[in-house]
Amino acid sequence: MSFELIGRSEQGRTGKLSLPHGDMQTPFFMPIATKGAVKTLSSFDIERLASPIVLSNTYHLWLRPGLELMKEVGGLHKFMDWHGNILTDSGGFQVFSLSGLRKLTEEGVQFQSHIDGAKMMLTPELCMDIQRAIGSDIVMVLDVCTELPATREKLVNALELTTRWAKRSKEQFEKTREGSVNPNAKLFGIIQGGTDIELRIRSAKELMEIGFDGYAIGGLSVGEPFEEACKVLEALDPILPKDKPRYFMGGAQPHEIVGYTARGIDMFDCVLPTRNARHGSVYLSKSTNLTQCDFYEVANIHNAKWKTSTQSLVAKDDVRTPADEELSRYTMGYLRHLFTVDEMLGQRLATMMNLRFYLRLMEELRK
RNA sequence: GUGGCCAUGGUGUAAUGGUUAACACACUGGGUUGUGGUUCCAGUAAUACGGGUUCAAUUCCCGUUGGCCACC
Repeated sequence: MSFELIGRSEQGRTGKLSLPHGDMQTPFFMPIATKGAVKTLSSFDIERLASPIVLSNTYHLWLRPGLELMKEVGGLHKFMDWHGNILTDSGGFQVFSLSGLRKLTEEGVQFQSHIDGAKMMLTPELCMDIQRAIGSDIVMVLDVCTELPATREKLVNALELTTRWAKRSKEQFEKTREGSVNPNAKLFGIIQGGTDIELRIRSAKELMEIGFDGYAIGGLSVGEPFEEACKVLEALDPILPKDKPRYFMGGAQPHEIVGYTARGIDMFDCVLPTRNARHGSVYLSKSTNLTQCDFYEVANIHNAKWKTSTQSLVAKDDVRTPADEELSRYTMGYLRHLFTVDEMLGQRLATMMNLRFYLRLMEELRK
């Protein structure tokens, strides 16, 4: 059994997910390392933040450094010297976010590379091959993410194609197990259906019939209201198998994570902590009482009010990890200065700060 | 000392004898949800001073002050 459900409370589910590069306590958050690095940080930094997993991206790694190089270096763990787990997003989201450059067919997705414009075809099978070469611990099927709002017809087409691709993905995943760098990797299916409850349930059931190690909810966090996403999760909660992890893709803000966890989600990823950090928005904890909607604030470090602040990036009496220790040595005033004069250290410290905030939030939710 | 050139937001530059004087940077505030991006959006802020010509001057003229250059 790779996933063990330990408890379920109003706060959510707690459990343990066993993966090839270490056991994961759930619920957890995955820092995003799209192109093989969490922007501004080293693998060593992630270790010091005590994150046991990062998320990388099949589509981006396929374009650069490419499938052949990935095989030659023996996978992404070795390449980036990362000893923890890796989940790779399939590229399904890029189908959606790079919609100007794509063409969907039964066979797969025809992309035009955003780098050199070359036409490339990503199929469910190739997607598995690439993720096998990367050596991912959690492999995601290639799915079709729909823009919201969408017509029912569009949602149905995306859902049905996602199911057919999921089936092909699983077959290819099993076929490529032997001889791969990470034969014990897990494969997750991705539920689509937009905000249509009936379609969501149908999608979940079709995927469960194929059988996956975990189930992801895709196609949310694309602009729909928080309440709509909650309704989808509430409908899926009783349907999904209790003994498989559930992954909410692409979200969310801290208070939303609390809400989604309460609705049975075990895994999250989001660009917000890392992207916001690079743009000067940092998360500050205000309370450990997560039932309060304002248990945190997002500070804009550019604001003049931080100019003379001597507040530590992490409170000295709240140091738990080596990253905390580093962060506790600097002040908000210094961080603002680094952003004002455009010193790269500012982005790095802010990134560590925000990831630390998200990781601590998850720790609270596991209590 | 003589002659020449110049003076526009915090900084560097536009423009014009006729409504709300433009742009960039800086400054101030906001955005970012399975990451093409040190990014996107918005806001505050100026015609050196005094006089003259004119219906109307930031623009033309004179003076003052300040700066730059050349010559003695």
